[in-house]
Amino acid sequence: MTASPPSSHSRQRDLRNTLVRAGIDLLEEGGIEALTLRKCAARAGVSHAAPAHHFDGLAGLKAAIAAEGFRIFSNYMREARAQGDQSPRGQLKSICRGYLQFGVDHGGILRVIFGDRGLAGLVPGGAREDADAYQILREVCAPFVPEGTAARVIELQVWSLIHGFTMLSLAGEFGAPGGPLEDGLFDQILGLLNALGTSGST
Amino acid sequence: MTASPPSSHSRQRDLRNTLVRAGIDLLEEGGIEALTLRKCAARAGVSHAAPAHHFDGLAGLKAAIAAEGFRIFSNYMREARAQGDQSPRGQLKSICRGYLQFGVDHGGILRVIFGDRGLAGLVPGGAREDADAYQILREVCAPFVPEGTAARVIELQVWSLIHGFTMLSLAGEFGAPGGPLEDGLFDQILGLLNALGTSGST
DNA sequence: TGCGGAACTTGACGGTGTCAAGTTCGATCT
DNA sequence: AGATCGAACTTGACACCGTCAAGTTCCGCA
Repeated sequence: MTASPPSSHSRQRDLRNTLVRAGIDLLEEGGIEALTLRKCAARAGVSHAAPAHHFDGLAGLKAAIAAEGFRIFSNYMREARAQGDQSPRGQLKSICRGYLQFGVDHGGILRVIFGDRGLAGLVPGGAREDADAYQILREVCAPFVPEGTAARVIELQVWSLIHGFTMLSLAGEFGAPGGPLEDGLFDQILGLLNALGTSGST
Repeated sequence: MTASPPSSHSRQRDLRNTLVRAGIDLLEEGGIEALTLRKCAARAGVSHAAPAHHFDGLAGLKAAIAAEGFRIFSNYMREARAQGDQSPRGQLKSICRGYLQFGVDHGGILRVIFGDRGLAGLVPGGAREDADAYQILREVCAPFVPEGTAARVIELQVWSLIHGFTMLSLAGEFGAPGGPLEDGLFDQILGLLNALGTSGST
């Protein structure tokens, strides 16, 4: 896709990216149990052991997919935020809808991101790709943080609510995917956020 | 639990229960990827193919573990509810703490319950073991349902919030397990529920 | 020109789920 | 009582998986 001619390390980076893309495709076609090092290698047209030179085993591939997935995730929230009502409350609900929409569109990636290893295993020692997504949440929550309250609490209230609803949606609690967004159920759930910042801790 | 002597099918039921218990032990010792049909069989002292006569493959074993896990889950919420403050708001927060505590104590089971197949795959065609847990949530939420509002909305607001926080906790977002319950962070998050039922939908 | 090293291949190993064919043994029927 | 029938369980095989060790190829650099 790039116009640059293959330089010394181009094939290395090409294969790494190809493997990550193949992994995401596998993930979205057949769920998380269809994500396999050997199948990624086969799709990339290389031998079954080639991925070992780019990732630290299957866990490493998942970490790479999580990092790439977080970029997509951030874009979902950023674009949702830009499109809707620009009031503080409008932006808040927009990123919530973006969160759920990402889960509906890319449930497999979301499961990898919040998988067994947790966020701690993401890009070990490197730049935390989740920082960008969390920064959006932080910005949008800022207007709702009362004086004397930790911003972290408000952010976690919002995050927990939308993460929980999204995960329950993925688990099939609400019929067909996309349903909660279309039938207004999700907007009703978000009504809980109307009182954001006005609640005590007991 | 029944007083009946071992009848013709006693060994069958024994092995099935033994396998489920072995699976739960594996799960809690080594996480979800340590849960294996062959290891369950080895722990039960039977051949590697024996579990196939009691479960429909690995997915069937997970469904059985999820069903058993839901009973433990319900007990957590029921006992938490019985122990604390008996006011409506006290009961509400108690079952929330029970929910999180179950996640802290039995994260592996929770991952199986809300795993790939979702709740839909639980006890296919049989009694839904999750109905009991949801019934507790429903009862405790009832006092907070305003007139003209669907009870389902209130229940899902509470469920989403505590499920999300629990899952984020399992993903390692908040340091050591048990931390959120001890340091009061969870109680601050639950402050969002103080406004339950008073919020519009827009 | 030769060398060093990274990228990749080949082949093997143990572990996994699953299937097909046996074996065993208790319950039931005549 | 003796034959029979079926469920429970074993044995063995297969394909697939992640991973490791050794070999090969090939590019960049001294």
